[in-house]
Amino acid sequence: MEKYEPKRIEPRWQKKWEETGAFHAVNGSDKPKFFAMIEFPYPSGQGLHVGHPRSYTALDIVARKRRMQGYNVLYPIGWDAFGLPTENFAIKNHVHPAIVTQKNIAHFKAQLQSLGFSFDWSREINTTDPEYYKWTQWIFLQLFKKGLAYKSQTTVNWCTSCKCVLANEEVVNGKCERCGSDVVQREKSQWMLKITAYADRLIDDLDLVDYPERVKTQQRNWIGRSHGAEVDFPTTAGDKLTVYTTRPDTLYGVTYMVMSPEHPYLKKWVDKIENLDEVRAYQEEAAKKSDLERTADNSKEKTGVRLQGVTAINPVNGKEIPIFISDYVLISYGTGAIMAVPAHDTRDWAFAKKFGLPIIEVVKGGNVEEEAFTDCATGVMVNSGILDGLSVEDAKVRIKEYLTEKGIGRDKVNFKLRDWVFSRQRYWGEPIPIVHCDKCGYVALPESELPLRLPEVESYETTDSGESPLANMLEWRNTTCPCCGGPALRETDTMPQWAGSSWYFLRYTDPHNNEALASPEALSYWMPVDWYNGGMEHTTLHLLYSRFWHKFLYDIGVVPTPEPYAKRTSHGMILGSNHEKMSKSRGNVVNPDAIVDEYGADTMRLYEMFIGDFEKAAPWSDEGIKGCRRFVDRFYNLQNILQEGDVRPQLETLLHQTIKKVGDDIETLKYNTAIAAMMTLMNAIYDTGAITREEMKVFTLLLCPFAPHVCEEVWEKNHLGEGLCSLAAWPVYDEAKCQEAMVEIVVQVNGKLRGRMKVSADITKDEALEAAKKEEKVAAEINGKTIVKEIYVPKKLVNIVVKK
RNA sequence: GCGGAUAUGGUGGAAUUGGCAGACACGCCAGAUUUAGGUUCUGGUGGGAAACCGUGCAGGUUCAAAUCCUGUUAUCCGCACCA
Repeated sequence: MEKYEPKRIEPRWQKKWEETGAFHAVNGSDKPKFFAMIEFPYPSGQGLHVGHPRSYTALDIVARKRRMQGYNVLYPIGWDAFGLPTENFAIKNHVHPAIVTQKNIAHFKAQLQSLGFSFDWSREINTTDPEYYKWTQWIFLQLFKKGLAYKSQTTVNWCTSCKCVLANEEVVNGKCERCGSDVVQREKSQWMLKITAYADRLIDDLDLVDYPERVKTQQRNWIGRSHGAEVDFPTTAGDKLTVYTTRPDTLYGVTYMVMSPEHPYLKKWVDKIENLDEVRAYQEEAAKKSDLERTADNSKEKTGVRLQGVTAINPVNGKEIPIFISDYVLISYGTGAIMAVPAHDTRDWAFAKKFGLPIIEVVKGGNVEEEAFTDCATGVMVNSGILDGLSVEDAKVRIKEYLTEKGIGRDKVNFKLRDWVFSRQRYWGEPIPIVHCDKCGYVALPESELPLRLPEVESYETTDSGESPLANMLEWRNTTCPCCGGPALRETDTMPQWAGSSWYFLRYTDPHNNEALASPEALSYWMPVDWYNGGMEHTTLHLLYSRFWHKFLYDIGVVPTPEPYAKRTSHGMILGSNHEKMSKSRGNVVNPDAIVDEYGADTMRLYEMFIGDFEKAAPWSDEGIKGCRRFVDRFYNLQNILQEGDVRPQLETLLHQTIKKVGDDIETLKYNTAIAAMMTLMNAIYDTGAITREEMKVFTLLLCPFAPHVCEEVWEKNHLGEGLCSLAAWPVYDEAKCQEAMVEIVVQVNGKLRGRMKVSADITKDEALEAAKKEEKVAAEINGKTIVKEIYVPKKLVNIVVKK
């Protein structure tokens, strides 16, 4: 038998699979469907990272197993190809981003195909293809028509290097998530998407889906729903200052109020405020600070200025209290003003100590002179008029009733989630299909004019004024108003990269449809995605955005399910061999091409699955991969000891146990132990010196989803079955045959191991104990002592507890 | 500061959910094959001379704890003045 040579075997089978359309999904099949999906990659210039195949192999294994189990499987792939790195490369090298994208995709595609994934390449999609972004634009128009896309003058996060607006989610520690440059606040008119309208459902519908608990928690925390009340405080300026609080029960403990430096009332009160200079100085100071500085100051001392000339009245007890401005109160949350209860809030406590303000205890249980008492579970209300003696929870209910009754407050639910800033001042994104007419305002482009294509431009640089490169394209920009026919200007901002990835799973179901983003039949057959795997880094943003769009499409009757993904899992990162994140600067990057070249795709796939717990980060090991290559070699060499025959009795139990274990482990992402089980089986086979045809057949089928090329080769050469191994039936185990007739039982005395015995699996407790006491070491230990207790765990152990 | 996770041999990691700790690999050691290196094959490999001791650390519950409880330390990730 010739040597195992992956370079000869692998391209041959990849070609055969592609030529026969072996992995093409069928629309309108009467088989049960299974839609497996991985996050489609951004085709970067660097090519594939070894992290990509970890996720792709994992779901490839699931997809391949489902096909073998008789499902009509959709396992698609595409390109999330808009984005900044491509645009920056284009600017630097004076090439069109579309050309760069095309090149990168070709490279990525060749790399992915060399790994033998069972993607349905006939459904490949690309977010930068006008036939695709036509529908991204179409969805935007539907959002616009329903009032969920709107233009708004707001302070936005502005990246000083990208010259571009960022969503809140893209700002990390006051720096741009992509380039790491400083982010400053700027006033700009921006397209916004009203994701906040879906905040409740985005939380509540997490109950409908199978996501890891930590992912659900992350989504909930990001949306940040809190239940509380709004309370109106009359002021000496003659108006009312409204605050939001989650602790209306502590209303009697309010000793001052704090407004954000950006609060609009400060303008209204200019004539009343006596220390205006001081206030203005503080406002300027706060405005100068970037988010990063403001965050860094978080741990430092609180600052603020007391307003002279305006005070507030506590509506529940009529007490006059001072008003401060301080940057620890954010204009973007609640009402931009708070009631301060220093006794029961750590921030208010710190502020009160600094400014020498009174601290009034209204919940008994702590020492408010030492620190704020914030526990809601144990306290009892004091100094609180009508609330005295109540628990915190009861007091919350009672005070809300009281506020409503008196008309001085109301129930209120608040969210941390902000509306989604949707414009980017960039070239390489979907043009926003809106024109602005002086007479008619913002007008939607007629759907018949979609796709609105990106025009060819001279330069992709953003303008110095911070406008999109499209702003200089007057020929493109000048148009007529679809509404009145008068002169109008096109919107020159483009959509963020998140847009194309917010609905791509829908397109896979019907990727060449020109009439709709996908036909209703295709959507109702394939949706939802049955299993979606991706990285933890996308569990807040991408998941949230795509769930939002999907819910919107559900509401307007385009999609049949309220949630896009039935099940979501996450893979861990592959680290460099020094346990650090792979990066060029650390010099620990592993190139997948080199691994395929040296060991073959099957070995690469097996190693990435064997490397450790799928959901945890794992370091790459150049030594470890050799073990997987050895395993493939040894599998191939089984052909040397192949003989005719059925499953032999001495291997039957182990074989059935392995079928069970491999099948179960694939379902729970425990690929490492599935492979270990196959290694164990192989070791046992080699111990017998031979393998029978039937054993070989089962082994090849089990291994096929993991190492498909070598399995096809062995399958064909030895005529183990009809057609492709990849499409043959998945082996079925017999539960009865998984049970061993004889088992080894451990014998303990006082919990310490004293012997082992081989016994029949269905032995009774009495029989087991009797046998145990005959064991030499056991007899010695219990001799002359009183037996206090006897424990028998069937098929596992006997424990005899003795006393002197 | 808050929230989440993790901690097991020289290394990556197993342990059917409270029941033989270290499966399966890597590495290492010894031997065989080979002109040599590599490959391949066989055996060994937590510590300790032994009684025994061993799952970050200190307690506890239990006949029995890597697994449950209390406290504690370290590392990683997420959020970060959200009233």
